[in-house]
Amino acid sequence: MKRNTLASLIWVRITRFTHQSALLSNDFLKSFDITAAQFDVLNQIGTYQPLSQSELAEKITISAGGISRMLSRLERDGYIQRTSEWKTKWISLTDKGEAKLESVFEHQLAFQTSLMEDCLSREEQKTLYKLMTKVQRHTEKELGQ
Amino acid sequence: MKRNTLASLIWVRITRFTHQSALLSNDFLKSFDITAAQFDVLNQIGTYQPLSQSELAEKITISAGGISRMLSRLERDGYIQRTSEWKTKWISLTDKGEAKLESVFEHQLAFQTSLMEDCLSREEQKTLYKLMTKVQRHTEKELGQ
DNA sequence: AATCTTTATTTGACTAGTCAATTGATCAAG
DNA sequence: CTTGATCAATTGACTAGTCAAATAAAGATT
Repeated sequence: MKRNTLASLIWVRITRFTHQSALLSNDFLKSFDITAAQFDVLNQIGTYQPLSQSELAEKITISAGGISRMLSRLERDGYIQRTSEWKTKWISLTDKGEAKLESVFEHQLAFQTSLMEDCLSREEQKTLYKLMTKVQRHTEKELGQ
Repeated sequence: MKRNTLASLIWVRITRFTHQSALLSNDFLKSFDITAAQFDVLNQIGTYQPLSQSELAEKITISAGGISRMLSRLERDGYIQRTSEWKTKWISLTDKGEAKLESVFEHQLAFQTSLMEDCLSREEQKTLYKLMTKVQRHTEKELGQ
């Protein structure tokens, strides 16, 4: 039996990279007392607030249940608030959340950037971006039908 | 403040792809009554058995605790066995595990392959593989030091 | 033989997520 | 009004993983 294809090898590389870079990222963010997943959510809220829970879930491709739990933790830690104004429940950052995002943002950006720049040229990065965009869009489309 | 870099955009694409393709994959594997993570582990064991728990953990870049829990579930479901021969604990597939791997393998391979081939040419796949290998190797190296 | 060190594995307390069933609230008729 | 339909959010029961502390099992040292 054929043990693998080019596609499956790509798959493994991408999966391992995601997992390993998450470990690295979490380790790095530890000093800011926040996790990579939490940062991702705070960042989205910061960019699009105010927004509803389902809009947020959609943006980060997470289930309704998943976002509910994540927001409970962030609310418990005082980073976000859920205000039930009129008929919709809006999510927004608290001052504490805003400050946290502000203080972490540039470091996280620099961290991600250096990890790529350490091993890929500008041209290679452009190519990788183009290819990953293609495949991610395709997967997203598949998922939606 | 600069909101992002090319590297951070790549990051988002890769992360979203991994998450979305895992959803797709799990959905597909549902009919085989197995998850993508379990398949990954069974596949590694099938390829390298017999091997110790820590060797396996190393191969899939998972923590010792993580592999312990995963193997407990796989053992509970009858897919693997842990035999304490002489002084080392060896992991291997049971007949049921072997059969499961055998029956799922080609489908999963075809699934992964088609998702890539649907949107990338052969040349693009080669390029993507080369670039992802570079960045994954780099991340792995970072992680190890 | 008895203790000490090392290395492998497990376990407790979490985060992060899934799916499916339930609960809640708003609106559109009957 | 009340009775459903609809859509949002929560919750229960899981999987999958982390880190750190606790155990286990050998092997080496005194």
